[in-house]
Amino acid sequence: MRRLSHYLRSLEGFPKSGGTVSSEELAARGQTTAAQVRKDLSHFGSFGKRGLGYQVDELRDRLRSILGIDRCWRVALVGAGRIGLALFEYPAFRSRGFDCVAIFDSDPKKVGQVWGDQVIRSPDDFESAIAELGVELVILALPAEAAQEMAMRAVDGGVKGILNFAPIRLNVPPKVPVEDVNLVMELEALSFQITQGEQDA
Amino acid sequence: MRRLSHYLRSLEGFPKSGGTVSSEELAARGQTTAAQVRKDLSHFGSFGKRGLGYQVDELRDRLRSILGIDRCWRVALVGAGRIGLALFEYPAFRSRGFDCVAIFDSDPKKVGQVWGDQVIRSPDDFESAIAELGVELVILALPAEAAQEMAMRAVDGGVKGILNFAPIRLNVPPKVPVEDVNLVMELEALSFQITQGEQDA
DNA sequence: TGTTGTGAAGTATTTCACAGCC
DNA sequence: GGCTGTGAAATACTTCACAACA
Repeated sequence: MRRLSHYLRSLEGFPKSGGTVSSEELAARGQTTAAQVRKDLSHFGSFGKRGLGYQVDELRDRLRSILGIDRCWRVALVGAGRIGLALFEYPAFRSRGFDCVAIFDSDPKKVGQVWGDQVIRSPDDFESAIAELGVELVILALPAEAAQEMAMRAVDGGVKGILNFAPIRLNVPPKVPVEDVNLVMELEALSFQITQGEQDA
Repeated sequence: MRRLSHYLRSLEGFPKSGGTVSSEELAARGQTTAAQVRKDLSHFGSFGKRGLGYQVDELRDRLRSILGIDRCWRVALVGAGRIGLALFEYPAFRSRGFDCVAIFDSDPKKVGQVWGDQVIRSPDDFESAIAELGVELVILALPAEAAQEMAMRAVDGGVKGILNFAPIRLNVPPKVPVEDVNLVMELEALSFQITQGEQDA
């Protein structure tokens, strides 16, 4: 659920740690309604106090646990291009428990280069490498042509989820969730909203 | 509507330009159902032929027009960091009619640097610069702290939509649509799905 | 015949509203 | 008194199923 992330985010910027927060307050920060917040949270157990609200500390812990980020995830980056670099250097990833334990790129000129604490690997032994390293999440930041093959190989290597930046729909077994980030589609969504808005007016 | 982008994407990889395509075929490529495709399309007029399907060329033109990408959009990039660079060099943007006409960065060391056909500008005269250049879309690829201010200034400069990579909810007038790309949230969504899936099993 | 366009039926999601508890 | 948890009502979205028609 996307909104749970938002609630957690609001909590982080919350002044009174140790204090209490109401569904009303969470709704205001999360761009939704108080009833929605309560429904969302009650679905995972009732950890609010009637008349008081939610204990900030407990709620944060609960949300982390629900989202599965009360632990570290071992992540492999596949594709060491511009987008890969931007992601690798994005500080929020590591700080939130997403630990990049390997980088792969098929370009022989890139293999062997050092990024931070990582040496870029060849994808030759991709499946066994990620299995050995205990990689659970794979970030695909490579051209559309290569994405499907690497997705399947990642699944073969035992990966549990895929964050896909390549502009194609990946075909993987349903037990492996895929999140797509398609930059062109985001711009098209904007363009659509602007265009429709102008037509209504 | 996100699905419209998908339909257009399927069409681009379609063998028989000049031919015809059925809702069934579009559904298969778009990860949805034939009925859904027909509902989506019929909402914007009925341009299919019963017994035949949709004319590929016409459908593509219609989708482009509905999405508002049957023209060029003038885009400004705000923030010339890793993410900004990755976006700027992303070939799909320009090829799909999103034309970067200015880059801004508040770092004096970056101002004056040349990226492709662009010189990085100081954001001092941001509002007037984007107004003069006719910028319609702004891509915010900068730290969360600076994002809100630049968003407001973009609105003051007459921008029509914002693509936001900063991990905060922007507060802008409702007439200006915002699309958020939050990389951490995408990973959290994955983590959530994996965690919930394991609990169900 | 084959496939669209679309009311009607079916699901899912959101909001309401209030009993229950602190 | 104040705020949560939650059935019930309302709304939105998806699927069904079939008449209309190239």
